[in-house]
Amino acid sequence: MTLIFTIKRMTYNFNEIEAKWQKYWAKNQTFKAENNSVKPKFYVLDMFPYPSGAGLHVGHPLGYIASDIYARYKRHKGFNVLHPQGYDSFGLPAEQYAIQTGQHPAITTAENIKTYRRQLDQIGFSFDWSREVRTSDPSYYKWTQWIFIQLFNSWYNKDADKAEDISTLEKIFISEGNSNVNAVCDADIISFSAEDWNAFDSKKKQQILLQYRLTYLAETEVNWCPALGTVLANDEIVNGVSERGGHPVIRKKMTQWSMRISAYAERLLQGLDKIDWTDSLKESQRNWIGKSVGAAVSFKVLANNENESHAEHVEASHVIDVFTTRPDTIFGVSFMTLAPEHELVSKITTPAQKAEVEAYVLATAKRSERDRMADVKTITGAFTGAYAEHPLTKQPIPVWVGDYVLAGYGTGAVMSVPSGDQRDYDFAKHFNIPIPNIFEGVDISKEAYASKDNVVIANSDFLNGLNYKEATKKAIQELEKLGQGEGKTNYRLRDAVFSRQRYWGEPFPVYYVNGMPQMVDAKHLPIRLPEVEKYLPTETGEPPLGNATVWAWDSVNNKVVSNEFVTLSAVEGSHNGIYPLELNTMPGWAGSSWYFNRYMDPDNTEAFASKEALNYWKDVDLYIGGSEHATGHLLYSRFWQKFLFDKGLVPVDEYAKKLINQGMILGTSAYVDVISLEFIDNEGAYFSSNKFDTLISKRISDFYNKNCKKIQNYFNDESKKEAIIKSLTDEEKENFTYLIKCFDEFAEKFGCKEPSYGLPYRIRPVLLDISLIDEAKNEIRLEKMESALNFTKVDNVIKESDGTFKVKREVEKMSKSKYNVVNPDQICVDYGADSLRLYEMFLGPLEQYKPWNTAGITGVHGFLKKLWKLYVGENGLLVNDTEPSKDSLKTLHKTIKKVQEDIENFSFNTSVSTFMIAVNELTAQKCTSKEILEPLLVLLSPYAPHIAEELWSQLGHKASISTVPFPTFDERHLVESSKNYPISFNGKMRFTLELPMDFNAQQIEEAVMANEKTQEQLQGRTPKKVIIVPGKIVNIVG
RNA sequence: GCUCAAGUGGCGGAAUUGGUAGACGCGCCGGAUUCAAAAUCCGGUUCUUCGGAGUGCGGGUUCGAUUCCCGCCUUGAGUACCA
Repeated sequence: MTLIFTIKRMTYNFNEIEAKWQKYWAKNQTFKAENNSVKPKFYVLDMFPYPSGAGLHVGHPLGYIASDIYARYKRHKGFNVLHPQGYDSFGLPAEQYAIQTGQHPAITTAENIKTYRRQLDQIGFSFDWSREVRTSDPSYYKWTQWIFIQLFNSWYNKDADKAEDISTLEKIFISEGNSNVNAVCDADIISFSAEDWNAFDSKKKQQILLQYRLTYLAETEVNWCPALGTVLANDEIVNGVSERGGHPVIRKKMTQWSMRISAYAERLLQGLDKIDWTDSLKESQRNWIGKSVGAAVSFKVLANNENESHAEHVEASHVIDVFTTRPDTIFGVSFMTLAPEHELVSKITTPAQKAEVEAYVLATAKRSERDRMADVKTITGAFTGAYAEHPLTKQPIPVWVGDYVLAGYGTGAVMSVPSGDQRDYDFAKHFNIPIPNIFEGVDISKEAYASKDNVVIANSDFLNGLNYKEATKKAIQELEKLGQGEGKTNYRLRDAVFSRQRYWGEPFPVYYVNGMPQMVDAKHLPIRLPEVEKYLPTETGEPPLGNATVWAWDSVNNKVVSNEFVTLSAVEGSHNGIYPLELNTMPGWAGSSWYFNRYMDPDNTEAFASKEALNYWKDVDLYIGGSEHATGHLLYSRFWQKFLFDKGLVPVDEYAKKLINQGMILGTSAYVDVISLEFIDNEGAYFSSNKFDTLISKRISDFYNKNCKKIQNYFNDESKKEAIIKSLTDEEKENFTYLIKCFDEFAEKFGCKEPSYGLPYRIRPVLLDISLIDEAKNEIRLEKMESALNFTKVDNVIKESDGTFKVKREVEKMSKSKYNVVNPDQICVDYGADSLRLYEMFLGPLEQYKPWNTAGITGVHGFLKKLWKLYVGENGLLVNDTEPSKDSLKTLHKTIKKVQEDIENFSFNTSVSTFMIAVNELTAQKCTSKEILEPLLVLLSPYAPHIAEELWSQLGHKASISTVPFPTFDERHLVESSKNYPISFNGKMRFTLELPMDFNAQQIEEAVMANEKTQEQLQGRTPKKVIIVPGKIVNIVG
């Protein structure tokens, strides 16, 4: 027994060591953070994961390892560190799995969390698990619901520039109506006096208040995804299709809960200046908020009078409101353009133009959003026949309809200044509309002058001779005098849709009385998710919660009851205080918008966190997560934090002082090319041959890609066939004939001789399962292909010239569907968590995207073994009390300096190489001194905590290494007595020369010139100049 | 199109107050050990016509440029008729 134990101690048995210390940390609660401490606080946060069924791959822990190193480093530096972890556990995949299998999402989520926890634990993170949160836990979402109620009970007072309780607004309405209220609210608000207000019935009052609330119910145009059966937020749509699953998305009018984030647009923008986030991230938030400063201008529509070429009567009822960023160019307006969807289009179009305009509007409506986006070059439009009056010149201006104007932005109408805007310019050129030049000395014969720089306004009455800034100011002044315009700031940021037609999300604490939403009293929260039989929409198209038999609110007894009573009581004409509950659930970002505050006091049942805890921890000092959340989570959470701050519920209005985006770790996937038959028929439907696909060699696919046009012509133009064949070389002809043969076979099998549109055949890459590849040879195992991919023609595969069949490799995002994920579990078994941690850091800079290659891990693993050997030899511990050598002290102190600098700069990759250098040097020095080797372990412990703990305890320490003070750097050990000078000739280093450190420039020059190598380089020439930088370099110019 | 990153050996990457380009590791080559293999250890590894050349390309500033300036090219990310 003793012998075995001794042997075990002698070798680096990482599996045993890591299990031992992970158990130790858990048992001793080593990383539990206290809410009161004499130490300064430091809050290190990771973006919490969604626990997917696939478990962790090696890309997930990257950010966690970095934050863990930082957290551990801060503990060594004497801070009280809060480093929590939890789960963003509501979400679509669990629900879709539930739809397929009938398993309750709560069950699969719990299972997934178990897997995640096991995987996280085996990597040795210093999380304080006593503070774990789960967004799907009722004790957590109780407070998500509570915050929702606070938002409902608030409005945004622009004068105070903050959110206030809705009761203050009601008071104003009662005493003076809404004319003096400066609020962020719906656009179509009616104006009313105090008398009006007091005369309104209760429902009317509620409707009006709803238009002011920070979360409100409104019929809005939403992104509806039919395949997912739910609405999606703008940031959940990528390239016109859903982020999850890639399904098409259409615009649809629906009544939905929205969040009035637009109220915070300016503060969200300003707040960016006081937080230390990366520039690129701030930039994307700025773009998303999309602030533009300019003016709102009103153009009166002139009355239709077919008999007069210049209409003179102003029809007061129609006004075209526009927003412009260039009020200085207002005299350059030569036409106006309305979006085809603009409500005035049908009202102002003259009878003569009616047919043309209607046809145009219909044609644009037919085009999908994607078509319109893809085709921005074709200029289309129609003249309405109507004219508007220029507010300053009073001249009539033709009003056009054009689809380059978007209904969804600004007012859906623009004043067109062709000389100053390229789109207006192109439109004017296309329809022969005059292009008046309003810029001094600028040639606009070829293109518009869109710049704001070096502008001198001309042909513009009182604006002549002014620059952009002056003219803008003057123009706005004049418009304000006329009451036809004012300075205005526009934001692109839209209010966020907050309803989802899903099961697995937070239920709203909302029930409906006479169709008006009522909040459940906060003391009755949480409203728990009801049980449902199936997780799909109901037969009548209601969201999944409509399937629940118990889903109504008993407002007398304050509890959720069976919804039979609603129907029953409705029939009897008496509600008995029982009302239907909201059927939508909250979106994924609800729970993640405030979780960082919950970690401060996760078990509180009286508040989402206590005042004491919030005041102690305040904000996150370091937040690490992916950049994909730039315009979603990171914007919404800042919005909620600002709201909570306004309500005095949190002490700071920006919750994350510093934020770092870790780069993605990419996987390598394998592809083969296949020939595929596909076409689009007259109806626009898409067909693909699929199982007629044939595996094809690189040679053929290269040929195809090069000659794509020719092949297309061959199929589309009968007359060219012969000429095309003739133009090919013999080798090309062989490839070509093979391709044609394949295509023809497909066409025959598919029964499709003449596809109606586009290129009927294409080469497309197909992802390969790793099991289909002979990794060593990078070849396909052909025998497995046929059954796996359903190909019909594997036996006909054309091989490469050397008789093999190579696969193509592509580095891309790790994903189960691409068969390129690498699981950390096996790596921990084979090399240990410390090796994994070091290797992930060693791969490259934290923020960079980088490919994963498991083979490289042997480097850091070898380093750990070498390190172990420095401490433990075959006969036991090697460390003793001998005096350290000068060299060893130098090695230690330069390592302290570098590692400390690296951690503070988040340059973790370079510390790993610094450790390697240190161990290589100390091994060469045969260092055994405790004075060196003890502090070295402390330096290493944030990176490789298990081996550090183990060796630390073997050195005789009883307590964990985790709170030992970080070694202090002593410059004296780095002082050198001589310098190995690089000697350059014309800037090129030719040799080096060892000289005493205290030599002055003259002494250095003498020594260098006296050296025979210098004379050899000069070959008798006299140098023109000798540059000496003592302590750095010598450069001889000659 | 616009905005932001980034381009350095076979690969991941080092070097930013301008001062020895390629640290550290992988891979590869050679050697030691071994019956053999693995593991381990030692040496080599930017290219080269051995003069030199060389950090995406072309200029510039400088005694000296991966680093600073001007003009391009490429890749990645975000965003897009945003008025």
